[in-house]
Amino acid sequence: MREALTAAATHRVARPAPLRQAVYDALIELIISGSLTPGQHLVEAELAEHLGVSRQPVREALQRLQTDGWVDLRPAQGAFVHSPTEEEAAQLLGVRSVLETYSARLAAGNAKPEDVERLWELQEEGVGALAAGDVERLVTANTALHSFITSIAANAVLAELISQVSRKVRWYYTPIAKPRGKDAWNEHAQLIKAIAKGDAERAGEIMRKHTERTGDYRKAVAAGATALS
Amino acid sequence: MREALTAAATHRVARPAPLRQAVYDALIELIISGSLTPGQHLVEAELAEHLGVSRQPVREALQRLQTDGWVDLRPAQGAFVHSPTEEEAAQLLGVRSVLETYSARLAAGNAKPEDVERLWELQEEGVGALAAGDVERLVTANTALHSFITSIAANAVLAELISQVSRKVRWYYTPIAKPRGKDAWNEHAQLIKAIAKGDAERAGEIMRKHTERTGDYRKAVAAGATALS
DNA sequence: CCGCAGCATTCTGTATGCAGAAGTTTGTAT
DNA sequence: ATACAAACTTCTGCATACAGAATGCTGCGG
Repeated sequence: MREALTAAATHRVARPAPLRQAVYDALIELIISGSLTPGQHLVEAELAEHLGVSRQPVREALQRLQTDGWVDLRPAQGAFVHSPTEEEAAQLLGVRSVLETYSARLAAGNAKPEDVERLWELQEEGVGALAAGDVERLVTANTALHSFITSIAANAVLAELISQVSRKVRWYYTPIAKPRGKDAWNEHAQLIKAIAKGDAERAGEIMRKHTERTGDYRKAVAAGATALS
Repeated sequence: MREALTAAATHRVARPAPLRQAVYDALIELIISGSLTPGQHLVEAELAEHLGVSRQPVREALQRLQTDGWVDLRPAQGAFVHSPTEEEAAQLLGVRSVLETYSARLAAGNAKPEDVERLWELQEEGVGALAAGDVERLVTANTALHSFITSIAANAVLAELISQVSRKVRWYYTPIAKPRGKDAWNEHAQLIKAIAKGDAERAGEIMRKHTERTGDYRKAVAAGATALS
């Protein structure tokens, strides 16, 4: 297991990545995959043995996992896998929406012709995946499109926050993660047009509605709605 | 302080805070106060001795400081105080602006009469401090007003992000931290009126302009402008 | 049968020890 | 004098050790 961890880490960074980084990644994987369930008490010694390292790198990984919102660290009690609540999920969606809206506004102000071209390529990819019914490709394309818009926005602080928030949103909704489909990609097309025109106001407005609808949709699915539109 | 912001922590028993928390706070204080200058190499052993603890809590505090953006952690080299750039400062101001704007919108939708009453009290305090020329009181009142609005917004995720971003903004501009004065508090009054009416749209708009002006003002001061209006 | 006090166990939080990497200095040869 | 290399000096990263808190268990008394 130790070999697996170090091997997984080596291709990441030029410098030898610390063990704690590998542990951090491994634990997130375990949480996302459901091997560690919300509320579960994480005993350092057990994790250490399971991963073939000492408690030290495990502790340091847990620290980061806390500040990133994956686990709760209760003093003198240890780490517990974070239990997402409906309320918190709703709050996350709201925050993500305003951040993405800002991202779209900035992108509209910055986008160069080649950026727009790339956006259309990603749009094509998404529409293609939609037509093929390839859900995994669809999700990938959606993520790529949004994060490319963020990169056009050229605001590292914003990008970091969106990344953090989005990852948690994804986790909360993992069990019901169904892409919205056609409507969403029509909205993407409108968004790209606005960005191409440099119309920040309109780009922001479209993104705001887009993300709010995604939130509503996910809530609906959570409440029992089926299928994808 | 961070705990106080999360709703979950409110009804939790006060437990002895781990040393690493104290170290974390102490290091931020040292960074903000300028005792530790940007780019400086932080040697764990030195910090440990200076703070009277072992290297262990120091290490764990540095981990968190990294994910919160206060230090950079280079593998096998250790921690370096993060060097803020003009660009990053501008990005922070932008992000803070959209977050505060969202906060104002939410507050307008949630505010109860007693909340509005409290807001007017804080407003009085600020105006009083302004008249008395008491800068410290003015800053305190300003912070209190903004954070009370955030608490009315009742979004823990948002509150956490605003807290993080604001603290860094304060750090970047510490050397030139001069409050804007009369104009800012006129804007506050307008803002409270909008919140009282439950006019989210208007409250958001006022806050957006308010925070953008604060950013502009600070930039102007940074560029050499004097005094407070 | 239930409640509670005291003890045992378990786990965290902190300290210390140790091996290896990174940076620095010194010495040597050209 | 300069370039290069090897030893040296740090410092990090990980492992191990130990003290104290929190939880659970046991046994006694009601």
